[in-house]
Amino acid sequence: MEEHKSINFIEEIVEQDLKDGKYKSIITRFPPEPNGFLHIGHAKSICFNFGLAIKYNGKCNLRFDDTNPETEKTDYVNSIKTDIQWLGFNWDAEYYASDYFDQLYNFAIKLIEKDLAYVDDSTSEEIANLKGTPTSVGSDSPFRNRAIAENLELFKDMKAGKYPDGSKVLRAKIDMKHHNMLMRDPIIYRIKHAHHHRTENKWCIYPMYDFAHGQSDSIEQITHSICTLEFVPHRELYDWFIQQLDIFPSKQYEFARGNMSYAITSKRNLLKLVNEKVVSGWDDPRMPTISGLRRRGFTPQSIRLFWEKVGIQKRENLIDVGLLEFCVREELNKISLRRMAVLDPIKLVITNYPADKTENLSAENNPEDENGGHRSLAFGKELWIERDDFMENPSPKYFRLGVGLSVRLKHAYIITCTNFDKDENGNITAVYCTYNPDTKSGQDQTGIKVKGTIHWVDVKTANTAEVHLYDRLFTVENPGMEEGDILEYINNDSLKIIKNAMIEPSLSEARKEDYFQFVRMGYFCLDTESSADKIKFNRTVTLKDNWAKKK
RNA sequence: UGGCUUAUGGUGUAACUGGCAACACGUCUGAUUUUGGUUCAGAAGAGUCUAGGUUCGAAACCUAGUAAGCCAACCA
Repeated sequence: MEEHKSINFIEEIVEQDLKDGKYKSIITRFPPEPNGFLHIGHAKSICFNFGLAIKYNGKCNLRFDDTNPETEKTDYVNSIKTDIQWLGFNWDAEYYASDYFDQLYNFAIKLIEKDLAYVDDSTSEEIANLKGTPTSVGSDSPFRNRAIAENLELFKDMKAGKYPDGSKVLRAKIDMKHHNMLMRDPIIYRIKHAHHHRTENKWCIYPMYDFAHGQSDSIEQITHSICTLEFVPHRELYDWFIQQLDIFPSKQYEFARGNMSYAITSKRNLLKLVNEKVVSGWDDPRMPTISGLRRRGFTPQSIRLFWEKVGIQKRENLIDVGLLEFCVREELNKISLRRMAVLDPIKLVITNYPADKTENLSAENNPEDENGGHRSLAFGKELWIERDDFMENPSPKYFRLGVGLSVRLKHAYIITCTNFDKDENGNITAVYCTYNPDTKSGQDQTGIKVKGTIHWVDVKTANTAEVHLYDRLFTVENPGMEEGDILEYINNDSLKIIKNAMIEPSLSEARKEDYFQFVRMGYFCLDTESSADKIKFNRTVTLKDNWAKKK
């Protein structure tokens, strides 16, 4: 029996449309409003829209939905383009809803001429009051039956700038008693004497979303206009405009947005985190923004894999952030350069090693990559090791150092702990050991087996670096659903700064585009603010740690 | 006194459109390992929101409920 590939409901529609010859090829689009930064949720839409075009050999446009001049900026346009490209996608055409303002205006005229739109002088409160509620019908505006000629005249005067903001609107004439509130004579044009990031001061009237989005789709001959579930009620209006205007019949399909645990994606709350200085900015590595994830060290591939695994569906969801972490570990395990860094150092002294001796050891860059090559590591009498790798009173399951216990120093020798120093506060200040010269890595013939291997950095050649350890930003799984202020659920330990981590010398030459695994500690990358005299690393994610779970 | 959408292990999705629930993450064993990582072998965990019905057979179809989300911005 032939293997049945599982496709989602939208792909089913696409395949059917293609099979029926409804379209020769498909065109999708990603339609961000340039009023903020893209986040992990947008990535789902990006992956899906661009992915569909790739899979079915169609096209995908980038279209900025810039119909509200008061909130939109060219800066956002640029950040959005950067993020999409970083994710690995290329758009076929770059468009702006504002490119269509003239056509949209003419569409509005056409509607007025068909007596399907009218100018309303009511205030926004009056309009809201007459609109009714979801459970009760609305009623007609006193301006609803203006003559076509008068509407035409007034609308032209609106465009000419004869009226102040908010004094008049153009509304579609549909049905004030419609069960769908969006069909109750929706506003399609409003007056805003505002500077637009692209059309500058050409216009003082701007179309609303519902009068711009579908028509823009139609102008671009978008075959499958894919959006999130909250637009389901808009579909009826979307179709109505296209039908009344008799233009290319783009079709809207909706899927559920993806929510991730311990994260928020509402623009309002994201902005709040930035404004309240809970985070350092939109690209703070704890932010679920694309720029934040990038700075944190997530790879584009891992984000694409994540959304591929999640799939497309129509039900509410809360995806475990652990899945994203799994995806990034999976890729980083294959591509990252292994390096050694000691985050919480204590000194280890090898008592039987000559004080003036230095050896250069060979260390593989990546055991998962045969062609990964090797680097040279200096080794000497005094080393930095992790404080956690020594215990004064080790438990039987502890496979690291304690008096009488042996471990291998990664890429070097097997050592046995002999004693240690402690200060008056009970803190360990130094650990002493002896090494076995016959156990050198790669040429060990002794057959001695040890339970643990620990990482280290040579004291004489080590450099220091600042390392940022990140944890989830929120203390609750679904912060967006909690009552009250989002700030009440901030995890105060989401950032731990280590000022003086000891790093092996080769890490001083790290480049911004490198991905590292600090052996046994996790995946790291250089921070965007890192400089030659102040090296800064970000921890992307820890390694899986069975020992931590057992403890 | 409404409309629309949805409901499958802890989480996210499948089930070739009616043939007895599969995959991934997570969890738990064990093996391997110079990373308590990786890899490998295996296990537990849902009987598909509820109640009826159609059918030889229902997660799927029908009916009635229940629950959740969305809809009353001159936002998108």
